[in-house]
Amino acid sequence: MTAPRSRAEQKRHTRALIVDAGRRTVASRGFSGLVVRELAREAGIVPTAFYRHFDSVEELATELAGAAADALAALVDTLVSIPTQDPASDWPRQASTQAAENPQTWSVLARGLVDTAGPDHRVLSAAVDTARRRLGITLGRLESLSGADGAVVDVTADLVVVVLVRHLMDVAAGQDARTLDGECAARLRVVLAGAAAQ
Amino acid sequence: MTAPRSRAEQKRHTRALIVDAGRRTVASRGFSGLVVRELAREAGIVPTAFYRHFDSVEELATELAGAAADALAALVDTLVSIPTQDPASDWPRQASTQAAENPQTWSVLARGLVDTAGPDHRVLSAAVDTARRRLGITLGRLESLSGADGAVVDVTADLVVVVLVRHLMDVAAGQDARTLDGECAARLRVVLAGAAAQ
DNA sequence: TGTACATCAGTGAACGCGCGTTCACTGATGTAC
DNA sequence: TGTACATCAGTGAACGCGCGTTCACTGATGTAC
Repeated sequence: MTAPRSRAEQKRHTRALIVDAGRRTVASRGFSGLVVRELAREAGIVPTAFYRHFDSVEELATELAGAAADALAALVDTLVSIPTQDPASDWPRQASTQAAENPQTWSVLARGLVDTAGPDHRVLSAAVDTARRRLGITLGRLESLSGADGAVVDVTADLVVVVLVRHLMDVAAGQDARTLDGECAARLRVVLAGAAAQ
Repeated sequence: MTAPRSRAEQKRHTRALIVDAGRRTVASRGFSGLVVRELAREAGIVPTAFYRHFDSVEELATELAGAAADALAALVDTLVSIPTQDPASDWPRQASTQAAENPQTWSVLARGLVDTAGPDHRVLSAAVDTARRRLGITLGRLESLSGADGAVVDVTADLVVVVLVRHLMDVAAGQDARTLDGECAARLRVVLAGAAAQ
């Protein structure tokens, strides 16, 4: 049944299983919930084999944080590359579509953002800063914000990122994506109308 | 030097030291960072004496979560009892004043909200729901929102709570309160202007 | 193609450590008379 | 006020457990000739 695999393929596969288990763990219990014996069990290996793939638990944590930062950057890539005059209508669905692909990633992001003492907090908050800046540029180019002050655009970008990150987490939590898209859109509409009115 | 204390007074004092240490711990490392030996050391007692005050670590966690929920309710009490037509100007300073009194409490709130698997998550998310509902009523009475749809007011209340909780955490993190009040006010202004414009 | 050797993902026993919690204790504080 | 007893916050030794990590190993896969 199972196709023969090269040693390298097999190793990559096992490693992916560990990373996957780690993502689920961080999503549900935070970075401090990462436990070698449990990760190993979920990946179908013996605990000590974990160390064939990572030097330590912390190295796995760093990889998970990095992946979450990358996922956010990829989402922003998508959002800014789609031309729109109405982000409130277009962005929520884009976000929930990407969130459905790898749900736990966004909980990892949220965990890392709140855990300010964690070693990976900086990576994630830097990722959010970058997202804010990039979305700010896109928002500043909207017709509706053409007359808006730069400071107002910054505040708007900040609110938009907060609303989007929360949307990603809600979708990751497994509720109906359509309903959540609507709620996210309603929040974005208030924020963008406020920006246009200032 | 130290005044003589009754046994009851002394016990209350020690208990308060434990709770205080617990708040600091949860604020910096989350609920899973609560460690009996460390709490005891900070309270100046031997680890086993912890159990003269709490049946278990989890009981302390529950008390901390309850206190955070109460603190949020008390803040909302303050906000809704001060008549204002311009919450964006008045609320941030009220919030930061209360945040300065017991800073770690708000980090406890944030930790408990994100830790969806924790046993105390429900208490805290219920507290936020209540805050949202109560602030929604107050917002609905503003002149600027007199023509607004009920759904829009709900969305606005939601955004206002998010902005306020974040403000509380930022102040708790120790940055300059005046600056943060300004940023919070700017965010609220965008949100409230958006609500009025819908 | 066949053989001899190298590699290395996964194994299993073991380590030292910090955890939450129990228990019998002590001695200062509180109470009854 | 003085004495005899009760209470109970804090003590110190000890428990069983799960943790991250090490180490020498095995045997299938990969490589050189």
